[in-house]
Amino acid sequence: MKEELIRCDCEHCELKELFYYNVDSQEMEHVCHTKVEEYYSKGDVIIEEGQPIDKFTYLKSGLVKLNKQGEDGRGQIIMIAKPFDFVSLLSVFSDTYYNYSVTALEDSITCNLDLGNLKRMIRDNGEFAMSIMSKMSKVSDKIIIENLNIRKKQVHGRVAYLLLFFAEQIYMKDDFELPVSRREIAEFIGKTTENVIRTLSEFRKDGVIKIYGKQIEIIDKERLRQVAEFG
Amino acid sequence: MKEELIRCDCEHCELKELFYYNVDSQEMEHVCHTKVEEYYSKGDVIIEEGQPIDKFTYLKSGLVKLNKQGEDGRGQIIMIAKPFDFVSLLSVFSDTYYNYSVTALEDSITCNLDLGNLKRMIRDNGEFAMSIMSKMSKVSDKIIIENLNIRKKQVHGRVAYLLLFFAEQIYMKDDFELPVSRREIAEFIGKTTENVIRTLSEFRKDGVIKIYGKQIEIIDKERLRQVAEFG
DNA sequence: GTCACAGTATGATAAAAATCATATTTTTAG
DNA sequence: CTAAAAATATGATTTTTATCATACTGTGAC
Repeated sequence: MKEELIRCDCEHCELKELFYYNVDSQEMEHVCHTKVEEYYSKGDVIIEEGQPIDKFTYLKSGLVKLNKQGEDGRGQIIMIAKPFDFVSLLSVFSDTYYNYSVTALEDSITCNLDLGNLKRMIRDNGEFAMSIMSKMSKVSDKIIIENLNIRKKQVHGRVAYLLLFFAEQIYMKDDFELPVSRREIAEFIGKTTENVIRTLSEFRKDGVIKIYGKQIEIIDKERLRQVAEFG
Repeated sequence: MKEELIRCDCEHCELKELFYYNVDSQEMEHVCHTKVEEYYSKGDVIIEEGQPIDKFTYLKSGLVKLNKQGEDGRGQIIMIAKPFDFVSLLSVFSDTYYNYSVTALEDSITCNLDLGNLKRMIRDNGEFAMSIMSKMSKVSDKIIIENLNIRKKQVHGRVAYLLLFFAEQIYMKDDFELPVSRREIAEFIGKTTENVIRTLSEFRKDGVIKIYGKQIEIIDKERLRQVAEFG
């Protein structure tokens, strides 16, 4: 376990690549020796809204949601992030406190770098800065554009969109277990829980999907795509 | 005119400050000599969606909207930006083409830097990179958070919010001329034009505001604030 | 086991918003 | 200046969504 912690041997670490092309080996070595991996179970809070930002967090494996809790108990989900998406990018370089939380939707492992050190590296290395910046820009752009797209649709379209998202972007198959509750779907698409449940039931009645609790099977993908596009 | 172009004498240029603290005077001189100011009239398209990104644009004066045109003729407004907000931050460092347009809502002046040169400066100067990055992060964060906030409200709340935005953030007075059409308000808050018009009429009937065409006078600000908060 | 509780589900109803229609005013193009 | 187009305005109607009520199921705490 300890051994694993002091090396950078994760196979598909985008972060490692980003470092590799821009940072000298001594620096790299240092990062790999000081990085801390953390293990979370489904449901665990990884980052809590309002807490001070003191590290740079990268999702190594699992699935997380970025969410914001309203005073009235109603939460909002900003995005669902899979590995190879940086998760702590939004406020990291501009704020002192997180203005949203990160919660594990599945068992997850994060890789944490010391933020002070990372900032120093950015200051010392413009090439590296440029790479990080580009990545940051992509992530926030994606959130903004996705948000605009979803805003145009109504419930049916939004739910269909999310089902396709899980099938095509997360699990890469048409048969999967929903990592979120109906309520969380509602919080993500900005509609009520009842309407999400109703919509799923309608999809089932229309033969577009099959439902066994959290297990979803997409039957008529073309149809679902149409609803996601125009509904 | 030409003289003005080759100096950096704009009084409140946030960009200049950002450079000043991070970049040597020779570099600064170069930027000031190569920057190009452009003048736009209300309604002019400053940046067009789909066009290649080849410069870094900063809003010197005026007011602009960031918008995306849908195929169905229905547009969406992402944000309304005032001077001292960078306008071309979103895709600049990650994309080759703009994925949204920028349009002048009032007569505006932009200050344009050569993007290649700016990127070189970032690569050469980590401290400067860090500053730009922080600014970027703030802007996209603001868009995302604002979007989440607005999503919770219904038409009344959203329109009230926007009226207060103009009064408190843009014109700093309770009596102002709307720089946008009812339709544009609708495109910003994600509701239909008719509903925006109806809502404004209701505010008028309730004595919350006075309307003379595009001229708006806020009568009962407290009430408006309440609607913006809870409506 | 069983009790409480959260999640899922469905119906009924109310509220909100979109759509359609139509009229008037304002702006724009030529 | 004038015709056409766009913006504003309002009413009627339909559709969509939220809210309220109620029931059932599965899960975890004890």
